[in-house]
Amino acid sequence: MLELAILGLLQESPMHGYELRKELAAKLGAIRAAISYGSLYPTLRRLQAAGWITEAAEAPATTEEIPALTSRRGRVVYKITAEGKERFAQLIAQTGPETYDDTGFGVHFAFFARTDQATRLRILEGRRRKIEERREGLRDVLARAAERLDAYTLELQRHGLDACEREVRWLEELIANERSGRAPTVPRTGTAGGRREEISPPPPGESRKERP
Amino acid sequence: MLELAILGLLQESPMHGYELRKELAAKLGAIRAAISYGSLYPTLRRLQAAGWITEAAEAPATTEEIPALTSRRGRVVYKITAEGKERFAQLIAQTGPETYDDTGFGVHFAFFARTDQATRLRILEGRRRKIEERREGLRDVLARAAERLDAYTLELQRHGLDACEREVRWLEELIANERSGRAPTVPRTGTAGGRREEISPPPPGESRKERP
DNA sequence: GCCGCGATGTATCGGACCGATACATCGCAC
DNA sequence: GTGCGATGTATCGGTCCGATACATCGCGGC
Repeated sequence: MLELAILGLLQESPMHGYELRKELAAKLGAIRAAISYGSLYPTLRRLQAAGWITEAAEAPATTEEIPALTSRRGRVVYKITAEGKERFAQLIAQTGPETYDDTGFGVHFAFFARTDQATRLRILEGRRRKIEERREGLRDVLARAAERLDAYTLELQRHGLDACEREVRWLEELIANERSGRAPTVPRTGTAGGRREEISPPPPGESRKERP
Repeated sequence: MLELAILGLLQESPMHGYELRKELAAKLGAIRAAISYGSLYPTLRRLQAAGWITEAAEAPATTEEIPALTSRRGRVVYKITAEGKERFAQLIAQTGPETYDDTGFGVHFAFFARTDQATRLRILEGRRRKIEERREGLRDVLARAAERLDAYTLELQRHGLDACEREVRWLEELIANERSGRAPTVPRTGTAGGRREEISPPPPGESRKERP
């Protein structure tokens, strides 16, 4: 998942680790807190070893040639390679079971602008199916095992069931939009969600387009 | 987290691994899918080594004394020890940052029936604070960085923001109930949540009570 | 002038947890 | 009588987290 997220972000522009973490937090803030450095740096090295990304030397040190003396490590900027772009396209299109869990779905969804419509639809429907299954599980427990559970546990299940039903409705809307070619906007009914302005309707150009 | 969940479940009755996994899935179904055996069995051994749980030999093999021959492994039933109960009480009462993330909060909440009211209140308020912070982060991104993000990413943020606002309201209700000594029941307004019957009002007896 | 301090930045280590896999037993349907 | 799904225990490699360490930079206060 981290690999996919990094490749996706670096496709937008070259970045160093710290920046990557911040951008990731902004893009996936709805899904997960923030990526840990303990995962980030090893993954960057792995991606570099595989040839998906390369170091882009920053500020070529004009006249300075002083080698040692606190060694001046400085920041390391990474950029994606052509192979990395292929890898990203492959990762984004191939769907396994992990594509539909909370994190996996979130990451895939965050890069839907670089995903073709057929894949988007497949992922949305897979996610819906998974949430429906979770919902049925919760309903079963609530209907069949309610007397075995205490009031707090029951309240937890009800809240979870609520969230499932809500997400299924959200996914239904997105799927309907997807099929009719509209922009991915779901009407807001409650108090939520700040400004309500127009979103540029045409979904961005179908994925496989080299950036000029 | 797993340690806490196991100790909590075994407090209700002795169980073997497979059963533990199923009960865990039922109790925490709203939070997480199902615990993996790759975590469960090593943790059981760790708890046993620490003396929090012991093996309770099942069916003492009436007359059979045949030792080898497929060795008859059979199921291993675990029960909690007195030290284990102390450990559980300590774990449930001590709150760190991990108490307020999704999984940690879910596990703590699932055992609220064995938690004293002061701790319950502390945990609910800590969770609320954490969700409020996440909510503010999402609002910031939506208000300040909206033009940098594509329509799909924005929709993801809005859905996340919605979920945050909803959870804060849920927590508010629970906190209010907690303060007034009512049962942990939040009124359901929408289509959600099956039957709506009375819940036995008195919260279960304050945690430290030996099962007869 | 200089000192602390928070933001920026790279990096490692131990531990928690997952997913795949293996293997054995039991009941029952065909 | 045989296959097959549920029950049951167990290990292994890999991913990711949280704590920690350390170095640089800019800025405000004294």
